[in-house]
Amino acid sequence: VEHWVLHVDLDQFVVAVEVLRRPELRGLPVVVGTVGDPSRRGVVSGCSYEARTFGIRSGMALREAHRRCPQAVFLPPDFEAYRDASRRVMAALRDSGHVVEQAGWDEAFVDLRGTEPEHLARDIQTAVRDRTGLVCSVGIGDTKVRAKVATALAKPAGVFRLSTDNWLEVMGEYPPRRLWGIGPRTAARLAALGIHTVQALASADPVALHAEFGPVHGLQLIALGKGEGPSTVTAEQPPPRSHGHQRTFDVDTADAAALEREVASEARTLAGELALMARTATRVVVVLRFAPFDTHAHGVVLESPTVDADRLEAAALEALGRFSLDRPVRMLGVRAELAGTDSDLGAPLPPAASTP
DNA sequence: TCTGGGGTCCTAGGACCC
DNA sequence: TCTGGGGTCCTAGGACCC
Repeated sequence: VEHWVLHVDLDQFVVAVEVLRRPELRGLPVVVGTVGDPSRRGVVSGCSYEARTFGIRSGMALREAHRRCPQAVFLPPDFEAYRDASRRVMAALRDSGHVVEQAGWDEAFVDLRGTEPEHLARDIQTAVRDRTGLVCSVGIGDTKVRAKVATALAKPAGVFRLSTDNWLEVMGEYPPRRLWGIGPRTAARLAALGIHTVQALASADPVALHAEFGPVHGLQLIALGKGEGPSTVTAEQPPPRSHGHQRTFDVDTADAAALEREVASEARTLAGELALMARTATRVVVVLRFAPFDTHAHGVVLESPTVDADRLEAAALEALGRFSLDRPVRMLGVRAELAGTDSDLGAPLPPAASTP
């Protein structure tokens, strides 16, 4: 039996959800940003194809997007609406009867045993559109990497297949940056080694990559160049390992007392959220981003896993105390690392507090 | 006009132990 | 006075992704 992995990815997800409930936005440049207000600090989290023609891209500073297209419609994100749409999309996928692995709000892998994967891809596109009004693209691959990369070639609204047979033929001349897992830093390091294409990466000298990236990562990169990697689709999602919040200030602050208040209240908020999640924290990490942009973190291990607000607050303040607060701060974050759950089969639980 | 917020995973290097 | 290896655990930070 043939084994295929499908990667389903919604087209322009957040903007599509907005347009769905406000049809008058259709055809307009629409930008959904961290905050809806382009005069504040934030980035573009989604933009319509019309906005793209002005050079607006996901991840771009909101102010820059506004400069490029002042007449665009700027919207704040509506996480409830996206979560709801995401649930309906995933339900439609699961009803296909195949194993579905959610890989984000707007994307999932689908396991397919059988021939003619394009037929299932088209069926999935139709089902998702009928049940949610949203359009998706589908990549087909014999590995997850190939399926994921194929989706980019399928957009918008299409289907594309990548397998051992056509991988190098299709991808060989693209820059390695197009591969899933190669970001700007790795791409630059590869370029410094003279590796500018997927083909060059696939046939790179293992010794050279070992020297630059280490034994494990080096060989992984070559495999990535060949499109090789895992092809297992798993329905169960592992429980989250951490949970937290961060906030970028509109104006940098060097007010230590204000930062302390913020950290304390954030730690208490976290305590409430962890209780709702039925999880306990093992460690509290405070992250500060100093102006202009250097980020540092300090963590404090809790004596025993807890959701107690007083203890989380004390740990967070202790972590904050490790910083020297002598420079303006632009972002503050508090994160809890979580104890394992009973469902973590085989994963050792952290040592329990032994109270004699 | 600088660069969000939610995460995950990997690694370098120090501490400590045998 | 100088100095081996191996192993583990922990922290901070880097890199990446959506």
